[in-house]
Amino acid sequence: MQPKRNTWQREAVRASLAEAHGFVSAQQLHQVLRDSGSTIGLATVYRNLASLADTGEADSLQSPEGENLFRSCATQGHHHHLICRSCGDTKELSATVVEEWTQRVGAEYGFTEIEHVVDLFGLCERCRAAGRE
Amino acid sequence: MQPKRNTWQREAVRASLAEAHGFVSAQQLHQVLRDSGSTIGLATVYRNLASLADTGEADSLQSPEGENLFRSCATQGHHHHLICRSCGDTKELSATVVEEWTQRVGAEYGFTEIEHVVDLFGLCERCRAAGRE
DNA sequence: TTTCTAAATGAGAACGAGTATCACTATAGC
DNA sequence: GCTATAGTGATACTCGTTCTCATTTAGAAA
Ligand SMILES: [Mn+2]
Ligand SMILES: [Mn+2]
Ligand SMILES: [Zn+2]
Ligand SMILES: [Zn+2]
Repeated sequence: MQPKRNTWQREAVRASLAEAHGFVSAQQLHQVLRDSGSTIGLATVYRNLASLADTGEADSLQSPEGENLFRSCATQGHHHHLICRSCGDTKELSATVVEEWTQRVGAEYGFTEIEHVVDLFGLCERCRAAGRE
Repeated sequence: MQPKRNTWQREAVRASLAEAHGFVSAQQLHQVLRDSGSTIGLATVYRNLASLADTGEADSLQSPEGENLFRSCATQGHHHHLICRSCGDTKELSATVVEEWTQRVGAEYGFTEIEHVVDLFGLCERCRAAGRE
């Protein structure tokens, strides 16, 4: 694939994603950018988030409601998440036991090219203390 | 909740779901029913699938594409799935190690009410042999 | 620096899964 | 059988996401 051009829009998405605390949707990010005076288009936010996810610069996952969420992750490579469903605060997890279990189950049933998405949603200590849900 | 009325539509959804091999979407099921001569409405299929999932008669999950899929499962209670992304063939899994890992991670980070959705998508032996993907 | 061209952009149309509406139907209790 | 009301279905609608296409612009070449 030919290298991506450096547009201020792409850089704005990158920066805004890095500033976000947890996972954010394309629409949320677009709103944040527009509120801060940017004229960036929604389609461009979608395109750049997808592109950043492709290259591994961003992680993406589906919320339980089916929305695509993105995050600029500290950890490189394959990992999982524990996400507060109230405030969005996110912990990055490695899960050797889950990786092994996946391999074992696949082998047992003769399945190959197994894709596993394991993200945990819960309520963080702070949100529980504050009575949020 | 008051008991559900027994309509032929509800029974048709139940039966069609039981006949389906793997996980199916509401739209797929509606098409199958219409193709076999039924006049059932799409909204009714959605309603009954949601209702069957509520009572635990059916399992539901999100496909990687974000579509809601349903299946009439043999196993009662909480379990997981290994699904062929080509033919939809599904194995039901119990995953003690994953349950324990979830609990452990939650406790470690002080998260509560942790919800975990662990379904594996892969390519079954038969589909691999047939060169499908 | 100027020129050139394909990649990128953005406004808005289109798409698709799912939900809401509401007049009508039919189940189940009497 | 009568009746109250849960259920149905055609259709309008919502909303996240993708497509279209005219316009802009990054970046390489001259
Ligand atoms: Mn993993
Ligand atoms: Mn489990
Ligand atoms: Zn929280
Ligand atoms: Zn298969």
